Parts: sequence; C-alpha cells; structure tokens
Amino acid sequence: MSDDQLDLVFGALADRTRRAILARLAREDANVGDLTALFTMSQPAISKHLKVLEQAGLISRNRQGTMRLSHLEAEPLKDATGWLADYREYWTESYARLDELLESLD
Amino acid sequence: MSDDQLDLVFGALADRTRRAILARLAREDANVGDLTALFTMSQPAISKHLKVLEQAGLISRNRQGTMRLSHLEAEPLKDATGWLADYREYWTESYARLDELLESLD
DNA sequence: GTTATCTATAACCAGCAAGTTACATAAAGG
DNA sequence: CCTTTATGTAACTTGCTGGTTATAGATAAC
Repeated sequence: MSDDQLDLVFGALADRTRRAILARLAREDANVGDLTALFTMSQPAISKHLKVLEQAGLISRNRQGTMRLSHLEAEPLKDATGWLADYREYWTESYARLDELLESLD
Repeated sequence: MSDDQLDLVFGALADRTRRAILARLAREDANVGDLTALFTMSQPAISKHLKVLEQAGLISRNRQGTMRLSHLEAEPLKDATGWLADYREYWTESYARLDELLESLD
C-alpha cells in the first residue's frame, strides 16, 4: 500500500465521527439523512466526512432513488492492519498469535 | 481504547514522516540527530513529530548524556489493530484467518 | 412542469498542523 | 566557567480541517 493511500486511510480514521460512521455502516448501508440523524452536526458536515471516507476507499456510494446509500468497503482497513502488523513483534505479548488478541476483544 | 486515544494514535499514523520514524525505531532506538539525518526537514520539525508520537504513546524517551533516545512503544499499535479487527469480517477474504494475511506480508 | 425530498456545493470562518528560523536550555569536557 | 554538542522552545507562515449557512442540483411524485 502506498504512502499516499496510508495517509488517506489513517487520516480518515483519525476522526471519531468518521470512525462512528464506519461502525454504523458495518451494520447496514445508510443514506446521508440516516447518518446525519446520528450526530449533532449539519448534513453538509456529514457529506464532507463521507467524501473523505470515499477518497480513502473506505466506502462506496450508489444512488437509490433520491438517496445515496453509503456502503462499507473494508479492504483498506485490511491494508492498514497489514501495515500495523509489521510491528506485532514489538508488542508486549510478542509471540502471542494475533487471533488470540482478536478473540479477547469479543 | 478511548476515542481520545484513538484520535491521537490514528492522527499520529496519518503522517508519513511519523510512520517512517516508527519504522526506523523498530530497528533500533535513535536520537533526534539520527532521525533528522533521515529526512530533508529541520531538527525542530523532527522534534515536533516526536512530541506527537510521544503524546500518542507510540514512543518513550529517556536522556542518554546530552542526547535523548526515542524508543518504540508498540502497545498503542496493538490497540489500534484491535479496533480495526472489528471489521475483519467485512474484508474480502471474510473467513481467512488474520495470521494468514500476516504470513503473506513477510 | 411543479413541487417535495435528498444530497451536494460554494463561500466563509476558526483553529490546528506542519514546516520554517532564531534562540534558549541541558549536559559533558577541557 | 566556557565551549561544544544535542535538543527544546518561541514566534511566525502557510495551508488544511472541520464546522457553519445558504443555495444549487437530482430524482420522484403528482
């Protein structure tokens, strides 16, 4: 994954509103109105966040009537995880398998 | 991990210079001069990046004579990976084990 | 074609981020 | 002490981020 792409992905994840949007989209696709209702900010603000997420490749969007549904595209999250994984040997539990960590999060 | 902490960690990772600093520190601790030599920017700029990394918990620093050694603290990277892992079921290879991905990166 | 609904865009503002140069501070050595 | 080396801090500039309001554009319904 290129530095440019990592800039976009980590930059997108650096905002808690955008992380919350991703969490919402993980459950189900949503339109702009749905997402706006979740936060205390204006619809244009949400549209901007969606644009950032789209440019990072984290969501795709398609029209459904007058609405535009946002859909989670988690592939870049995998790539970001891959980047982070290079450091797993420096974690405290150096030799614990990562999926054990993952289990512990459930 | 708190939203505040995730803001700091992902924010720190959103800059390629800081990612490169982490990559360097993964090999060996380094002082500010060492790190400055790796980039085309001034020493104060590097000191600022180190401050950001320190506030995110990604490095620790201790004096060694007139120098200050930066040391990688990868625990927050584990936490960030944990956050990302919640989305692993949405990745294309939905049911591939994450450690298989990790192997493929070596 | 008018209207209503949903979303995008434009213009603006405040604050922060990332860099600079100049200078201050800390520790070690003669 | 005075100097040298290494690093931090202050002040400043530039540009981006995240929000706002107002308005424009696209689609569906009538």
